[in-house]
This record gives sequence, structure tokens and C-alpha cells, in this order.
Amino acid sequence: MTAEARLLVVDDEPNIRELLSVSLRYAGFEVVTASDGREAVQIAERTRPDLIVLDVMLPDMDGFAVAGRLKAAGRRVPAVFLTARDASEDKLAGLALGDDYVTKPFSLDEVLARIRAVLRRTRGEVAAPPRLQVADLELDQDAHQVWRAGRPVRLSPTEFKLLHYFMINQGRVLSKAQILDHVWHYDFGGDRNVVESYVSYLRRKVDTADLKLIHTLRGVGYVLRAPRQ
Amino acid sequence: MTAEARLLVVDDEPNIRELLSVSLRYAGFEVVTASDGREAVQIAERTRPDLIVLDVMLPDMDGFAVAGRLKAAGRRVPAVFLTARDASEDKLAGLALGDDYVTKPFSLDEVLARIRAVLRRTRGEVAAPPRLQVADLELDQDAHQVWRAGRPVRLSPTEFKLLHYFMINQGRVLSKAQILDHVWHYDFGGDRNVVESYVSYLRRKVDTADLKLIHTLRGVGYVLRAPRQ
DNA sequence: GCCCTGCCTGAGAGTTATCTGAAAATGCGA
DNA sequence: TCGCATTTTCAGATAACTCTCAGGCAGGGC
Repeated sequence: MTAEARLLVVDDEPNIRELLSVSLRYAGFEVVTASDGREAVQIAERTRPDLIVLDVMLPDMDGFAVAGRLKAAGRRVPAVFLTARDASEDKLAGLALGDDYVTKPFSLDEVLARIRAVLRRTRGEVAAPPRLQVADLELDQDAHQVWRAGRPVRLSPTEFKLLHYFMINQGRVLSKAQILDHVWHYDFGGDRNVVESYVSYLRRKVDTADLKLIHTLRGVGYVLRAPRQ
Repeated sequence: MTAEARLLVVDDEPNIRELLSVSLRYAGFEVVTASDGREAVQIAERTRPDLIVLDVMLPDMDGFAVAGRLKAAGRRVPAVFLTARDASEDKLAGLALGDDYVTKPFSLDEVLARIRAVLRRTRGEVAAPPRLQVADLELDQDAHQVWRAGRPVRLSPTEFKLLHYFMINQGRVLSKAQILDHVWHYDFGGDRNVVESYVSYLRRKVDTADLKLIHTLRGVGYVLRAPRQ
């Protein structure tokens, strides 16, 4: 399979660099990495990535400076910035149009969604249908809304993320560890029981009909799927 | 046949080292072994394995230290760690992403699956088509689901593992000892009768049609195969 | 055909994963 | 600061699963 796109991941923390590059490769991207601003500029010049995932706090210069430098060199590359949760808003106001950002600590699902969104926009493609559907359960990623059998359902942010993760992986078994990795922040240190709790909440809110969609596979994980097939 | 990949197995217990190296060679890997951390680092430097199977508890240093040392030497090698079931979770949180772990006592099937998954990820390959089929019996590893003649069949974890082992070895006779080794944990001390019980369960669930797939070879073992065409 | 031995399978005891209600902790906006 | 919504933990109940036991059945050697 040919890669979806080439990404440059820039972060000075090796763990995060590793986390991102492994997951993004797994998601089908070609990934190169850099650990500081100078290196990032060099590698970007050489490998011409389609998008840069850029930590805002780098040892030598900040992420925005890296993006600025590339633009000055006539090589405008769209970026997804990684920023601390408490980053001042005006900093982010300086984002070039088309760029996006994710606050640390992020969840992998979040980063992937932003990257795909930015790539879609910059490639001028028609947005992929933002509606996911499994049986009579529908989820609108843009509107952040969910319907079951045509009736809207109110979900909390975490419930929404979990359902979203289930829906993009419909028919595939997801272990609690996988779910924790993708839906919760990467530094979540708590109990796996949160996943059980949230699955229970989801069931109560979206899986009340006779036709069950969320199935437990004891000892393995959970799977969202319509019966038959 | 050229080896799938070169593995380094590190464990101080000779029995486990032997168990693993024999089975992994049988599965098509090239295997080298080491019995402690120092030796592991030396051998890894010399033989450049594609992956290390690493006991976390070694006499001289722990498995994470070995991995850390190799990484520091600029030789990041993906690892599958062997850990006690009660290992503190935060220890495992220190896993570099891309690595994986298996708790002791493991089953060989489990270890093989992890090794293959890690190799796939680090090589950026797309997973092999996850469907196995024998006659009208189908098994989907991702969905963790089984169909017979198109109808879904509910299996417990052990039943699923056993059927999976049968299917990847279709047409080959498997002794009860072999089955016990691959599907049950290596230190399972119980009766071989469990295998009989589970074969019985499987027959009841997936082999009810006229066309029998699971055959008993008295005094030898079992074999899963479609009747001769 | 008879007998020995291995295999099959129903029943049951013990164990474990999961579910869920409730409470505690956290975060966020007014 | 308070109050509400949300997230996380906890623990008891429950359902599912694993494994053992033992009687009966059947294959194959004699």
C-alpha cells in the first residue's frame, strides 16, 4: 500500500516522538521525525512532507518560528501544532489559516482526526462524508452530534469520543487497553474500569433498542457491530 | 525457506528459553538466545535481531534496562516483554510504544501473535488478511468472530483460541500435548481432559452439520480438515 | 465377538470478568 | 465561590467461563 501522505513529526521528547511516529505509521502515513527546530527545517527542506506535526515548545526555537521559516523559504507546509493546555490564546490566534492544533496531553484519536482534517482542507478535497453510520445509529463528526433511530442523543465529550472510536472501528474488536490508548489522554494513569463505566453509559444512551450494537467479548474487549454478516 | 525475521530470546530460566526457541524456530523464525542482560546486550550488538523477546526479571538487570541500553547505543530494537501477571502497571506504562508484552505464564499462541503484531507495526506493513477459512467455516481474527455456513457462532475465549489453533494448522494432526502447549498456559498443570472437553464444546457449536470438520485420531490427536474433494 | 482403553459428554463446583449504582473527585462557568 | 456536569473510583451482584469428575460409549486388537 502506498502511504496516505508523508508527515514530519517534530518533538524534543523521544517518548512522544515515538508514540506519534509508531501510531501514525500504523495509520498508514509515512513518517519522518526531528527533535528540534533546526533539524526540522533541514529535514523538511529535504523530504518535503505534506504536513508537519509540530510541538510548539522546542529547545531552540518555537514551533511557529519553524513554520514561519519554511514559509519564508517558499515552502508553505500545513501544520498541526502540539501545545500545552494553558497556552495563551493569542499565540494560537497566530495560526496560519488551514493549520490546526491539539493540546497536550492529547489522545491519539484527536491527533489523527486533526491531521486528516488539515490534509483534506489543504488538498482542496471535498470533505469526507462527516457522517458515520452503523445500523440506525448515526454520528456527525463536524456537528458533534449523534442520533439513534432518528432521535438526537446527548453525549458528554468522553462518551462522544468513545462512540466515535467504536464507529470508525466498527466490526473490529477493541481491547480495553486499545480504547484507553485512543480515547483517553496518553498519560492517563487510572483504572481500566473507566472504560467499563463509559461503555455502560453509552449502552444506556444509544443502545437501548432490542437490536444491540455494542457487544462484550469477555476476556477480549468490545465491538460495535450491527447483527448479521 | 528464508527466516521470517531474526529474534533474540532472553530469559534466565533454561526451560522457558528452550520452549520459546524451539517453538519460534518451528514457526519460521531465526532464533538466538541469551540468559542475562549483559549477554543480551552483547549478542544484540553482534547479531542485530529484528525483535527481542525479553523477560522483565533477569538476574543482573531488568528487561527495560536492556532495551534502554540498546536504545542508548543507537540500536532501537522493538521488544516483546515477558512479565509476571501482577507486575505493576506503571512499569508497563514505561513501554516504548510499538513494544508489547505478554504476562507469564503465557501460551505459545499468544506470544507468536504478539511477535507478529509488533513486527508488522514496526515494519509498517499492512496486516495480513485476517480471515481464515476451512470449508464453510470462517474465522475473522479482527472481529473475533466465527461463522459456520454463514451463521455467526458465539465462542468463549478458550473455544476461540482452540479453533484458531486448529484453523492455522488445518490438515495437520495435533496431539493433545501440542494443543495444551499452544492454547493453554505453559504451566497448566491440569488434566488433558480439558482438551477433550473443549473439543466437545467446539463440535457442539461449529460442527453440527453432516459434513464433519473435526476428526479424532484415536491415540494420536485431532485434526481439522474438510473432507477430501 | 469380547475386552481394554481412550474418548465423549453431562453435570457441577469454583473462579473471574464484567456490569452498574452510588459516591467521590474534578473541572468549568456563572 | 458555588453549583452543575462530567469524570473516575469503588464494590457488590451477576453472569459467563474454566476445569474436573465420572459414567457410558466406541474403536480396534485379539
